[in-house]
Amino acid sequence: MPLPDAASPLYERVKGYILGRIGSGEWIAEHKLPSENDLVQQLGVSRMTVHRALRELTSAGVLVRVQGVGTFVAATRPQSALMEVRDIAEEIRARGHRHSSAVLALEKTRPGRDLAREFEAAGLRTVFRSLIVHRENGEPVQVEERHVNPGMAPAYLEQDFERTTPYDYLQRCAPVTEVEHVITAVRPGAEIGSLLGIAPDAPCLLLRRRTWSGTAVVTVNRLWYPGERYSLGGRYRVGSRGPAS
Amino acid sequence: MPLPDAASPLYERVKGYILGRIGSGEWIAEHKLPSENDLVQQLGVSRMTVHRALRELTSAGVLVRVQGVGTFVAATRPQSALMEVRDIAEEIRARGHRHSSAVLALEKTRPGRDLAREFEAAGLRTVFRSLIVHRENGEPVQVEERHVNPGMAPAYLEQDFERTTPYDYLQRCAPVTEVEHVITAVRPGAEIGSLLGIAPDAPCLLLRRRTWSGTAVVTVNRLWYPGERYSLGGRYRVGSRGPAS
DNA sequence: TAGTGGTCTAGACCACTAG
DNA sequence: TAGTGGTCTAGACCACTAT
Repeated sequence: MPLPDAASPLYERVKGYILGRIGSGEWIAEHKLPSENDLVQQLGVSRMTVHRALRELTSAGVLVRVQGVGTFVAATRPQSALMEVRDIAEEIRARGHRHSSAVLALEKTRPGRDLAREFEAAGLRTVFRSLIVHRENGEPVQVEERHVNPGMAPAYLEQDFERTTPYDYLQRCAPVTEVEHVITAVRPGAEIGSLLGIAPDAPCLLLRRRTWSGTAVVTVNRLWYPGERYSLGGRYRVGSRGPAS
Repeated sequence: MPLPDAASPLYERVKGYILGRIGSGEWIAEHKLPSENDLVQQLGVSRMTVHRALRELTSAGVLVRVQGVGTFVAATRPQSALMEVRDIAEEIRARGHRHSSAVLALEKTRPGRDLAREFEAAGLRTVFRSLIVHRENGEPVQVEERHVNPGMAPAYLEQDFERTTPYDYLQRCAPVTEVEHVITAVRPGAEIGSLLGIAPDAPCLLLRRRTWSGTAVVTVNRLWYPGERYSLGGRYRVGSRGPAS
């Protein structure tokens, strides 16, 4: 049976099957996939289901489809430095500076409906929450509020996050395979402002980040940066999308 | 006949129908759409087709769906793709909204030393400069100050940037091969603030972007976004592959 | 319980591409 | 002409939400 039994929708399992072949190196860039009808036979699902899986992987840039010809594994694109998830402690040390942090909260809590939706898990009962201030040479540069899926990181609350970092621990339990970032400019308000040592109405970068490991959301985070002391950036090559002839 | 006859697929026409209602203001944020079955009746198409249209608009952020409750127009906070250089006019139209712009300056000027350094061309004598405000449904969402290397885009000053966009013209003369982004949060100050219709001390995203075509710097830009009305973001697969979804 | 969206199937017709 | 992907339908069952 090629498709593992799981509670996820069939088309997601078909996607997983294909991503697995690609991830294992069995299907490399330019490889021609079996036709929809072949996959229908091999996987024992309907053509609409196969088609949906292939369509979604195509719009995600994983596959390239050409009518009348076939479906192919897309050529890879370069990855941007800006969107990388890096350990802030490492980043600071890489600048030759001293990193320190203070753990202000580390607890179990109940997610509201919005948070449960962000975790893509409506029935989620509890989440872990941490609130940490990171300092560079003693100066606050980031307030990090994390919500963590307890199923993915059961020992989260037992960690000492003044010695290690959430990034470090989570990367061991549930390596990140996908990231979503949304950046806005906000006023930090009194609470976050005082943690960052800036005025409550000073401009402030708010980075919302969700990370996935496989198909499960591992963390939902909010990171505040003092706007005038910090910036996010990167330089990268623009890749050509689509079929590499 | 609610769906105009067209050569595009039915589900695209259903999407167009819905985007039209939203664009015209008939359905505003939070508005509850007719149920799938109602739309099946009204539009005379099958439920799978309606469902596909609604699903794609949901993944595009236009709609929000809650199982057992209904489908709603999303409270859109316009969002730009962070790592891709996209035409803002196209981005806005893709959300089913109306794009308009005002050209406040379009001129030849002498670069200062810093600007010449950013162009990586110390001897640069003149640069083109444009200052444009972009609006989404009449509301300012971006102030775009561009400096353009005249050697790469000689007819820049003759373009009508209320009909086309700098992106569009430049992409034809000098396709972007490399990009650098730096994002900070700032106070816009009186001038930019008034162009964006926000207070001079309201939080504001400043995106500095340089683009290359081959080894030459084509543009050095500063883009201001009203922090509370706009965000930058994206979702990416980690590793060797490009953006997800 | 009734109504919503989420998924899945079997079968159909079409447009496109290659040999 | 045979094979591919693109679309569309009618009907079904399910999970979830509100009342």
